Amino acid sequence: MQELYADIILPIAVKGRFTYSVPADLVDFAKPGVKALVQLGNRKIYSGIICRVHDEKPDLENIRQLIRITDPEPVVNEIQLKFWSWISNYYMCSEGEVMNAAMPSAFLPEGITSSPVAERYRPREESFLELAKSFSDEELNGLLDKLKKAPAQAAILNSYLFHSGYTAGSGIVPLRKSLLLKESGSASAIMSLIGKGILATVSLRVGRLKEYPGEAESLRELSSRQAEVFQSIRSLFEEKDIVLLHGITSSGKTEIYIHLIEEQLRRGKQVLYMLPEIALTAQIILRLQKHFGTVTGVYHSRFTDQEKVEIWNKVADKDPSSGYRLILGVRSSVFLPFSDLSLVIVDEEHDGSYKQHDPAPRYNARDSAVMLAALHKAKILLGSASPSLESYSNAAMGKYGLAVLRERYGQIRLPEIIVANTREAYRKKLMVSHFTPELLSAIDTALARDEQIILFQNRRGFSPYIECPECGWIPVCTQCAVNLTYHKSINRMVCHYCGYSEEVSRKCGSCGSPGLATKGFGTEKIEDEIRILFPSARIARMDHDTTRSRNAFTRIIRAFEEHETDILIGTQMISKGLDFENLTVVGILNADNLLNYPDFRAHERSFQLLEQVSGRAGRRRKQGRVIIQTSDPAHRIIRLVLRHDYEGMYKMQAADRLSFGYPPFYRMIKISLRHRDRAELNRFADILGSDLRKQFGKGILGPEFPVISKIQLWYIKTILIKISKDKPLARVKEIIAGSVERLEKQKGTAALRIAVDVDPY
DNA sequence: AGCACGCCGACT
DNA sequence: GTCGGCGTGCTC
Repeated sequence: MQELYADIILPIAVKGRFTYSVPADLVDFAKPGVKALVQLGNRKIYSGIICRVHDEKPDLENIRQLIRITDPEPVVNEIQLKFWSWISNYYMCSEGEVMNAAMPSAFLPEGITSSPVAERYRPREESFLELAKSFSDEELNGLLDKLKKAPAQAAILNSYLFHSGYTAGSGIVPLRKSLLLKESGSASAIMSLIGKGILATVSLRVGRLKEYPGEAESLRELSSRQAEVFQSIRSLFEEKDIVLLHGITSSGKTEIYIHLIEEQLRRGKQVLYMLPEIALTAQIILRLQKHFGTVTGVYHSRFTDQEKVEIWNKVADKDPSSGYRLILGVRSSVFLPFSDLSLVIVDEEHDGSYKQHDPAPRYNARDSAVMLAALHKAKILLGSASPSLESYSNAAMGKYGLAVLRERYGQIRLPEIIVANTREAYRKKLMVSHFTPELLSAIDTALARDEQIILFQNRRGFSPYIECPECGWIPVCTQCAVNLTYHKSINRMVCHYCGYSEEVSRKCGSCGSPGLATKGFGTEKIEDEIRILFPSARIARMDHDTTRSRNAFTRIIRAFEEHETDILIGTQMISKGLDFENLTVVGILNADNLLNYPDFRAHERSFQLLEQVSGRAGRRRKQGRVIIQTSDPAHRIIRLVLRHDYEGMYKMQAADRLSFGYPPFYRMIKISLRHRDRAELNRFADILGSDLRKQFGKGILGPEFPVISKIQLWYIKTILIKISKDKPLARVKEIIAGSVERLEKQKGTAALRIAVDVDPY
């Protein structure tokens, strides 16, 4: 008989697959997607996933045999395997790295000889109580009679009978022990009942996932404009697999999504609805769960690993009464084991958090979802109020269908945008700390009307740095090339890149003079000042520091929704998709640091952010107000935001990108090199730079130090490769991989870390 | 990733 | 003399 071989993906960062021979007794079980134990090297035993079974003998001396197949059923389906392989090719990483990102770690194949690794998945078990045997009504009355002297026991028995519906003829039903305990108290009474042979304990498997208890709410009717767009999306889908929905904020995109989802679920298909971050999910989850009930699953990084495994299983479960048909998830949800996907929706498609920066796979979940949809022969809808230039240009070129929703839903009016000139206000001495008169009066008015306010400042902490007024000395991180941010609440200076913190310096570290000054401002300082300026207002802050715990997000958002807070101060995370009934004023404290950010996407991002933040203001009949504080009111981006002129922004940016050779017209690949030794880093970076220059000529930028040139004692240099879109991408990547490999072969490169980032964001 | 092998300095 | 430091290369 022909010898069979299995290619295995191992959970390690090594390129390529390893091929093992399949022993005769495992031939029936070796199929793609199953977990198998193999030996790699002299002592290490790994569990990996079989991705291909074939009869091509590899050209190697010794080929080991598979040791064992641990799960006879595939844990990963064939579409997933194809998807992993695509990601690893496109984003230039190993399939093992993709596997690591794709599977919850409690589920991941593990090296069994390695020391304690992530906890394995275990179903949760809970104690239940049930009647020890069937009792007739008379027997039960007798029992209750006897228990007259033991009221605690009687109470428990009664509450069991009540909740189980036993007397109504339901038969013996197990009930949670915790429920009976909570209701009638005593654990010892329960023990007595068990001792008397009346109750018995059973241990049952329970799910960790919350189910939405309510019943499905019926669909809301679409407005005529929404219905038009809904129809236009459907007809675009007849010709194109990808459609971009450009719908301004509050135009009711979600309602259209709901109708599209509904249609697919009715056909018995699966739908993936992606959103950028969890801050967003709380409100949308609730809304979608109201429509779709228990078939709806949620996936994001704040679930425990054990919960993630249960979600994974429910996505794989094809039974519509127990499995998930609709998944609301963040970036990593593209990796769930869909089997019957017919529609993917990527909401806020322009959002940068779809891109994973570190570690590999450095994938963009929006672009990967396009591939995922193609593999499933599914349709994909990208939605945004201000689409990425990438997607919009694809639509402009006819690659994607384009649907546009220009009106806000109902009677909601676009907010009034006020640009407050900070430079002038400083000159005229009208600034009150960091607030212009325009912003202060808007806050005042809103508070007087019992309306709510959001203040946006893109920096956390109290002040971004501290400076000696005498000599200009600034405390910096010991491990990174970064100023330390002063955090007043913990009274320490913190590095935002590595987390290092130290006590606040009392005097200058260079000239010794006392009285260091705090410079610039972050959310903490704004909170402080607002408390002084508006002492009776109820204030909350939402940023990285206040949302560490699992439920902090939800708590802060709920408090604001229920109007337990008047003013919410926050970073980026408050800009995303949250809807608040009573919010009428949005203040952007400093648009300058958005506009002047050193990145070719800074202007696009500023526009998106300003549009998005503005979209939060004004619901229903109240017109909202947005106050943008800037020292440069004539800035072209500010002028475009004033007119909500997305097309204008697109044209202007597209022209810039085209002439400077940036995406979406050119492709970008970023290589970053890290080394503990600055000189060595320079040396190797130059070698790689000139090697690449030989192949790509002018398309190479750098090597140069990025804005943050050292993180955690590692010096960083980056090389940017800009490639014309008509060059064959596969060939380009081969050349890059070749250059990197050649460099890695050189002496001394073991201490050099190289990361390739395709389509950096 | 992890492990063996090999080449250099500092110890019973 | 050997022990062990890390840098290098290989694993089906």
